[in-house]
Amino acid sequence: MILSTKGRYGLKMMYEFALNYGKGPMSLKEVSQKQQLSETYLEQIIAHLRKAGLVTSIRGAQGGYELSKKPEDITVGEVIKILEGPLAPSDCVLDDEPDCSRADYCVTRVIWEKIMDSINNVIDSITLNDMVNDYYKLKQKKEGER
Amino acid sequence: MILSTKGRYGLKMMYEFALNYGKGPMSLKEVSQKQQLSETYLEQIIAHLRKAGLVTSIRGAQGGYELSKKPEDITVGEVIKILEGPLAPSDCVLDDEPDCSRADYCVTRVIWEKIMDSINNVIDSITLNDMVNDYYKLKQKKEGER
DNA sequence: ATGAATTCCGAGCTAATAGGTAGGAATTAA
DNA sequence: TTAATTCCTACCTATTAGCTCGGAATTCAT
Repeated sequence: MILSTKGRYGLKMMYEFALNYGKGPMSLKEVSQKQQLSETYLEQIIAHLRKAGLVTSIRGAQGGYELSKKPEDITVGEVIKILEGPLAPSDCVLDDEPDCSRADYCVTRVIWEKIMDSINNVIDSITLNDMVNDYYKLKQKKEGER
Repeated sequence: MILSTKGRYGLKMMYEFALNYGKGPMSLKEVSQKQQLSETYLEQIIAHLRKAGLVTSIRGAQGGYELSKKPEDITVGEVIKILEGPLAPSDCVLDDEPDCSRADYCVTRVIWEKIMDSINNVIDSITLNDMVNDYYKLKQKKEGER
């Protein structure tokens, strides 16, 4: 029960774009250097985010990517769900699932639903802008310690 | 980001033992029939729960398993963590992880921690007895509808 | 116009994991 | 003694994770 690198790297990448928001496009080369991640792998990942409309690409030299909305209008949940699919602990709690109606009235299902709700509650309430603010707070604190 | 069958089947099995609590040992054959799961696979799963001390085995004919504690003293979290390991969305938030101290002060880590806490909060607060009670409630409701 | 920097696309590759099965030894109630 | 059960170890197969690679298309800077 771990998030795959797709979701984790994808979020780190989106965070970089959020830090860079309003300063023009940022290339994957830059992101890969800052976050120490494989550039070609990031290519795969961002394709999904682009198709979902979260980032806009600028092709050619000096090109790159930028957020297509303001950082405060993009939640961590959006990003993760695009890359990982819905974060359900069991398939049976997904909308498209027909029915798992078993003789025991499936009491475990109730639990999967609670877990899913609590996860969604967390990730849907955090925006990319919150992450940026966290970063500045952390930075300030570290500098204060010196 | 889905729980494996080990955790899901394991919990269903423990739920059956909880339903049967105080009525002597229950065999895996019975569990596999009630829950429609492979008996040999359940064998694999219960070995972990036995070694962790959650169930006691009675060998030989008419043998089986029973909970070694009262259903209200076993949480869903205990069961799942034994079978799945800690439910962290990323390795970097585990205790035994050395450090992932990166130059950006890792703001994603904060998020993984929040997710983990919210999941633990749910599963550690539900006991096997709660599941049994849920079942009886559901059953009563269904019967009332007839 | 040319070259360098980029995105875009599809295929392929390897190691690990999930989700089991199979065979047989040990134990015990009837 | 036999049937039912737990226990143990090994094995198997399909899928997925986590990438890499090659090259086409696009665009900026010179």
